[in-house]
Amino acid sequence: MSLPLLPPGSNAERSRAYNRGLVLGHVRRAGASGRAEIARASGLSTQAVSNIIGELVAEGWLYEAGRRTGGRGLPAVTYAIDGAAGTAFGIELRPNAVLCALIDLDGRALYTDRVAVSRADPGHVVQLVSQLLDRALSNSRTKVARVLGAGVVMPGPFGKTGLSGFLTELPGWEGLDAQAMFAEALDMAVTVENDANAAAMAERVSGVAAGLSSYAFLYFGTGIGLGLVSGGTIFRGAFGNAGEIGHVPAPFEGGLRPLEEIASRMALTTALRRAGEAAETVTDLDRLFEQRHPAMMAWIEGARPALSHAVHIVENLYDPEAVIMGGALPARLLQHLTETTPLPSVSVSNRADRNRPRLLAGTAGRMTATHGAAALVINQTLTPSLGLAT
Amino acid sequence: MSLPLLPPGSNAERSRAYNRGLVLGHVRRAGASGRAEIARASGLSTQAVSNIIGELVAEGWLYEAGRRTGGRGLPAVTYAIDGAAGTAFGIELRPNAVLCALIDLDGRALYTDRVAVSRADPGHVVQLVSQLLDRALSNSRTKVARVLGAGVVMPGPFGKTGLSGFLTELPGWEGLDAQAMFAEALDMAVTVENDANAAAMAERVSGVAAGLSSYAFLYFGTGIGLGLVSGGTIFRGAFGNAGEIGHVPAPFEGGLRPLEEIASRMALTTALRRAGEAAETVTDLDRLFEQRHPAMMAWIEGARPALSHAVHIVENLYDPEAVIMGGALPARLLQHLTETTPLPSVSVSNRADRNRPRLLAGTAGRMTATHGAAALVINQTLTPSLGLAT
DNA sequence: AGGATTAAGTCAAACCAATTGAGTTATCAA
DNA sequence: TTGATAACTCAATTGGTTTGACTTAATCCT
Repeated sequence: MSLPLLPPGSNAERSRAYNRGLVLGHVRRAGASGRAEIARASGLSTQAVSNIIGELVAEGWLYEAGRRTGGRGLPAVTYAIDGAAGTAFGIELRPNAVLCALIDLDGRALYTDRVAVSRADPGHVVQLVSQLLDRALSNSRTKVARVLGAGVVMPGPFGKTGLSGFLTELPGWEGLDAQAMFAEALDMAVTVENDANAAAMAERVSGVAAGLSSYAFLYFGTGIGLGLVSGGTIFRGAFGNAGEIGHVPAPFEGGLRPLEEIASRMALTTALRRAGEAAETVTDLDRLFEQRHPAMMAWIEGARPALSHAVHIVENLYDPEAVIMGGALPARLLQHLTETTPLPSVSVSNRADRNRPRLLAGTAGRMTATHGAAALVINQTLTPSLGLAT
Repeated sequence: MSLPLLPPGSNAERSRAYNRGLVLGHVRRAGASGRAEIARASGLSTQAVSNIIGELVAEGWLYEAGRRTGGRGLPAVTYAIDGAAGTAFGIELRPNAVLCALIDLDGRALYTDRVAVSRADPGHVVQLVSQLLDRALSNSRTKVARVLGAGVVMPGPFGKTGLSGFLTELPGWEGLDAQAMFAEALDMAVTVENDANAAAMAERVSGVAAGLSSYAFLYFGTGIGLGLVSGGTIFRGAFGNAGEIGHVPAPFEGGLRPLEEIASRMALTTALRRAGEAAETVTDLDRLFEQRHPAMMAWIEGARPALSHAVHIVENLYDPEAVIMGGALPARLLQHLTETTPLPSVSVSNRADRNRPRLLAGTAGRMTATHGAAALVINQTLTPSLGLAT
């Protein structure tokens, strides 16, 4: 009898873990805070908050950040997160390379690396990753605080999904328990996620989504993916493949075509190649965009309605605080796309009382997904969760 | 300083409430269960489960359901939910009528009622609803167990959404706190939800979604809406309007049109009217469908690609266990639509290892949304939640 | 038939963490 | 200087889970 597993039962220890996350989460969002303030916001008693803060300070997560002046009574002693108190290791597996990054609680990269591989053979990769971790730990310039865990990014979709044979997959990994393999090799907690979700999380830990808890991230990888964060955690759907927007039909030249054949880096590269331009790297793309290369501008023109359509769907189906575009495109191009993509007027997101843009550019860079892999782990320790069933 | 509220802190009492929900949730899904079995599934100790079961039996929620035979050691004493142990009151507000229902934990209707109103004036409606509750309580044939709360269904979208002026809204309620007004008038906990979400929940409490915890529900009301259940609870998005699929463009006669102008009851009625058929009620529609009326069949033909498109989007964006169609259409027509809507092959839901249909017809009926309103409350008491931040 | 094994369940003590209420300290305001 | 206000601490209490020893009842094996 394999019933879906219930969420884990709660006891005193799990309560404490949850409440610790609550305290950390508040300090992360609100900045340096006093005990009483956190108690009010969380519904906990001052005493409980006090005990937890004592523990967090003793363990190095929080440090005393001065007294709050100006008020009426006793000035509050405030505490802030020590960004250097912990780190997370991020790994991104691509068909031809393995990337990794070590980031701290503030999302700052302490170390990054990249190794080209001829084939993404599982056994080989796992061993390589283990070496990369050792290198990262010994070669970081600053002293590395405790490593909270590792995140691994692989191109989705996962499992048996009916999308087999599509270009977004990594050959040789079908049916393997990547999570267990990496956990074993690295000897730490490991989270496996697809690139779009990881990239989305990177923006939350340190990026344009810093203050957001529910948003969608349109990720330009090879194809196009959608990362979803709801209530501060990733929305995965029943089988872990929510956000597979690449195959959704979008308008193109009077007809409908899968979004990833229109608005993806692959589509862009193809269009440029047809025009006689081999653009292999982001730098190439950046140059062509700066030159306002006709083929580039034509691609943008063609992709615009499709992106608008995608934004429309995402807004009305998820009702997010914002939609973010990011990934493996030049920053200026992303910025341009967010500024010129028409925002559908018939959308639940077109609110009268908005005070935030509907469409944002990710702070990205080529390594968003790699950073995101690590960010997954950071976010877990800074966001309370008792684990709901899926 | 209005920071987004943190989820409530956890303490012993909240833990108990959560664990009670866990136990009830297990018994709901798995049927009569013994202490040890629940303990294994929930991660709680047998003793904890034992204490909780003792409490639940004392309060009437569970009853002893015999011993489990056949096993090795001491046969387990099993417990099952007493469906009559609690009830919930559901209210549906329509522009021209107020519907209500009293249902028990198993989703059985103990009482239903319908009152035509000339205008949905808030003050008047609130008073009326209060009277309807009194009537329901005194007129039900069976004795009515404790009322756990009330659910109210109003056509969404809520708040200031940029969709003002659209037909899905209820005039006169803008800017009012319906939740507080009904809670005050009925003197009980009140949940307000849109029709699609409520209908979705009706299918989970007693319907085709009984065993599911993540699914999407395409709801045919006047327009068309999408109700979303994820992990056993409703997915609302950042502002409560997730699932507004009616305005999403869908293919129609070679072009793109908003889905609700193609595949909605309103669209169907309009098409029939053009063909000289005034179909006001579900019975009318049922008759025309049975006759295979040409206008009806033509509408179905036209709606099919749009519905397929909608299913495609929903599957790939939410990756649900199933998509359900239901609402204010004749059961036979719904059944026909689910059987003949082409299922997109390029979808994460087209899994090789599926053992459940991708598309299902709701067990529906005209009063799905009303029942759903009450089902919201039932589901809350039977599904554990510590309240995640939004 | 009878002992060994297995599993469900109870009881009482220990334990963990949050709450409660009384008291302390530091700032502002009159 | 004094009173009001607010943050915080201390110690006792409370609520709920876990732990470990024990009991009970079924099947399995000889």
